[in-house]
Amino acid sequence: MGRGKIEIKRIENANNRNVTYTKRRNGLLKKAKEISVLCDAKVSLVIFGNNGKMHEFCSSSTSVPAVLDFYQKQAGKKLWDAKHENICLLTSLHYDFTQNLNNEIERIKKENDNMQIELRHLKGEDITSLPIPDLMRLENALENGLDSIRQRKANGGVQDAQEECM
Amino acid sequence: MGRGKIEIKRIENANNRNVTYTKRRNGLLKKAKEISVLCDAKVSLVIFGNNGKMHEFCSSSTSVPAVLDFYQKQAGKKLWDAKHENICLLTSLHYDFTQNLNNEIERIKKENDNMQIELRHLKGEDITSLPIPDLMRLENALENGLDSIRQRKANGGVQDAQEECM
DNA sequence: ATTGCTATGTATAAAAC
DNA sequence: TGTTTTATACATAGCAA
Repeated sequence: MGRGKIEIKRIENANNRNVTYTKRRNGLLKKAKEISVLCDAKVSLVIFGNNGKMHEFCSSSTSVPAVLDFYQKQAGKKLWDAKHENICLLTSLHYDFTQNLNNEIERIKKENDNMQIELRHLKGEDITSLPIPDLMRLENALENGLDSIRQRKANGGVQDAQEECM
Repeated sequence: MGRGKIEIKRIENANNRNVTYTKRRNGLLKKAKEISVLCDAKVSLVIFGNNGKMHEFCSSSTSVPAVLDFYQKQAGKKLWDAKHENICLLTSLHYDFTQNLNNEIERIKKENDNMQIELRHLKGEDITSLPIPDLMRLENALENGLDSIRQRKANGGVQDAQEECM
């Protein structure tokens, strides 16, 4: 879409990600409203962005349950109000457990971002602000890589030929 | 849209309404997935059409209440009618939810692995089994990277010297 | 950070099958 | 009833301010 096609994967740049989020969120909410009106459908849509703010749409004949508002206000401290005390403990345990998973996701995502940056650097992108020592480290790594590749190219052909003879 | 512009109001013809519903529902679900991946947003989307069938999308790591909300609607009754029911539902929800998180972790890890492999290749590691075309692609990337780095080193030094004078 | 622009890619209304 | 096609409207990515 727009000026260029994009791959559907997490947008690395936080600013771009936020701009895209705002635009697409508006688009999604609009479409949700449209289908509910056009087709008389019941739709419930809830979106949380990175900033933690929530946006929602709910077609007129349904109601967003109070539990969602409660969740938003409490930000995960207590998941249920007094009416649902009987299952409070269970859900707290549930929350703690999933929090662990969420932490792992965060950790891996950070690793992920770091690798993306390193990859870009090796490809000569985003290097304008790098200090000289880093540039020299990169140059070195690239030279070594190039040497290895060329060596492999040189006797790789021979090896492949041998394999074909067998 | 399409062959003609339409007004956003209930489509009177039931057949057209259903056709439009199916198309737009698919579009909406797709967009919901896209924003959740692109912008790392948490999205919960539930749609009921006239036929009474339900469709849903829920991003990985979305909020528990949003998921509960979804199940509440699907069951067509309050979650908390009976204690026994609550626990049964929550248990299965817990499973679904953590499964969701685990899936996301898997997805990111896979991305991660791919990047690690590419990084190693660029550094000349693990290249023994690579076919010639891949080697040439790597060689090319490395040469380009090296050019960029060297260019940057050349006028980066000048720039740094200027900065030191200030 | 937000807003507006606009070229381009997508979604989809209507038709045709 | 569903699927495919096509012309058109819409959404939006990349910029610029």
